[in-house]
Amino acid sequence: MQLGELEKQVLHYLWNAAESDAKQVHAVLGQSRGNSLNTIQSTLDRLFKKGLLGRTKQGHAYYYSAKVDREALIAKLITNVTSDFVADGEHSLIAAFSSASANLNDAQLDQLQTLIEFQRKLRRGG
Amino acid sequence: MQLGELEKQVLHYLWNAAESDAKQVHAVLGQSRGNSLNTIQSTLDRLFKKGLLGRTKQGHAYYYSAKVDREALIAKLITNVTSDFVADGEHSLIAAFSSASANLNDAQLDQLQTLIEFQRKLRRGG
DNA sequence: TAAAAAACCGATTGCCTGTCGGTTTTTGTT
DNA sequence: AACAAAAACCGACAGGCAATCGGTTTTTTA
Repeated sequence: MQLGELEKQVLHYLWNAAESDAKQVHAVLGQSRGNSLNTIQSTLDRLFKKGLLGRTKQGHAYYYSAKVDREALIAKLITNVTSDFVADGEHSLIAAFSSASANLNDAQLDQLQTLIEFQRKLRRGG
Repeated sequence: MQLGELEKQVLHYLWNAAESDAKQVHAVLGQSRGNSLNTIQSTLDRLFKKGLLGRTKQGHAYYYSAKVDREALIAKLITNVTSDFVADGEHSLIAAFSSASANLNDAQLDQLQTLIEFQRKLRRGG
């Protein structure tokens, strides 16, 4: 799944805003980019069809909200883009980590360690 | 940078084979896919222009070899696809991990832990 | 120098995002 | 119910990229 520039901007917007209709998104993004309301509408619809946004009809218009949060999207994108390069049984994130671990600084290594500890604690029933 | 299906297959091939010319790649991949030799040539050329393959002329033909290994490519793809979603100083892998950690089984958690230890050891000068 | 091999060029198809105009449907109001 | 406004929906086109090759030019080699 490929995300275009406008699609990314819409996602960013919806991660930081309350659920919005096309008009509202257009007021913020479309205005500055010079897009028509229709363009924004199409984009919202495409993101909806991709399963990245949810929507409910409130009053007259659809109100859209992000269905995946930023972290989940990142995880999803990583899986998509790497899955053809990882073997069965291998988790793409782990493969990715072994590729990129050298690019993490010490603090980030600590952070990851902490996340692992936390996950282990959860499983022990903590 | 988007990779098509054939491009991925060619990369896979070149990670496991000695440097090859278009003819050789075609003999293995093109044959089974029903591609013409030209198609393979174009694909090799595209990958070369993307910087993923290197090539040298030996005798009559170009001989191609992977310029990036699997891990490096994975890292590169991850950076590409996530860079618009991560803040400065943040690393996409950590963001991804925080959303995907629940999907890792205990063994994978151990594996990750081991990788971290290894990375730390490297830094201590081990 | 001519035949063979390979590279190179250009064109077409198919898919996806961006972009909207125009039409239909829905909604809300007299 | 009738109508106007708002929004959704449909269809079309442009631009970019991978896949695909036919055909032509260049290079190699016998």
